[in-house]
Amino acid sequence: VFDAGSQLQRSGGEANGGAGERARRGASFEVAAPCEVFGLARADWVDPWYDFTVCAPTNVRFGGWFRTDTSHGLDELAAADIVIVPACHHIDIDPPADLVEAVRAAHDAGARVASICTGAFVLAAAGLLDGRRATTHWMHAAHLAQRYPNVLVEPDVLYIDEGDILTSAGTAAGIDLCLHIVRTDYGTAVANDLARRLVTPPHRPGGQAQFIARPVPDTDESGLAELLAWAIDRLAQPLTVADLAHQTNMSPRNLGRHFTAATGTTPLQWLLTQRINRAQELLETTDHSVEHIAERTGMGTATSLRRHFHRAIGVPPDAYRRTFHQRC
DNA sequence: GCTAACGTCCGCCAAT
DNA sequence: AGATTGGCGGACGTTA
Repeated sequence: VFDAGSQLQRSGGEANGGAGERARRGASFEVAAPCEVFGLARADWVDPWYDFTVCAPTNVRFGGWFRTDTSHGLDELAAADIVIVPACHHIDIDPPADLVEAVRAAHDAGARVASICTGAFVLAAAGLLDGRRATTHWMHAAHLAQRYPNVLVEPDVLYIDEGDILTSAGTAAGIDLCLHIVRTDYGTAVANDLARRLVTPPHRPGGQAQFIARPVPDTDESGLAELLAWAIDRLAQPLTVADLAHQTNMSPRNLGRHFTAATGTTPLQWLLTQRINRAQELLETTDHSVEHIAERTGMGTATSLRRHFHRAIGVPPDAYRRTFHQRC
């Protein structure tokens, strides 16, 4: 978070391993996300909730705008159940040894260890990611893989849960990871309700691949935007890749290439995402049966809708409706 | 949950 | 010479 990294922990807190005290910009969001999810008092709602502390080695400036003011030091990490390392500047050099050691000690003591954004570099330095799947901000994924060759870096996802080790992509993906942890600990209903309070999606489909490529080409030389609009108008119909290709006068193979370059996903996956979005809308705002919604969204059968919906959103359509119908 | 048929995706390579 | 395209095949995903 600061110059070199920091941790937040449950029943411990946040610590930032500032190597020195040079103010840097950025990373304030990565600290704020766990604070919002784990740190706010929610005893009126879920009890017991997390016992949350921010730990930092010293009084460190971070984000260029804030200064930590905590009496909790890195030594407290060893007592934590969960340690969260928000982010880490200076990924070209080794993170501070005391920070790395504190994180490793916490893991050895049985804590779950999670990272947001470049916090993965601290976990990697501690050897916690060796032989494991991990992710980080897509801009730094290649660097992480190169610097720590034993880490199986996956640049396309929002977060990865390896049980006792969790890593997430850049900045806002930290929210997704924190919600995932809540989902693991307290169940989908609590996680969804919390997401509503934070006014964020309970589960974001598509991974971070969609943010790597430009969402819509600046110059739409291949007419992709037009095609997407055309397809959205016809979602209820059983569109195939061949149909889309024909619409753009491209071969299916070539459309696939342009499509991924422009949107970050494949044609079918994009169609599925659009259909599920519409299904969500219909579940929230109508009383139509799942069968009927499956037809209206082009998902075909209710079985098909239930399968894709559950996988993408994290809950079955019926449960989703119970949680979100008519409630704003 | 299983299977069989069909569709999609992607590396490869030749043609443009 | 280099970039783009389209076809092919096999692995994988989806549907019924």
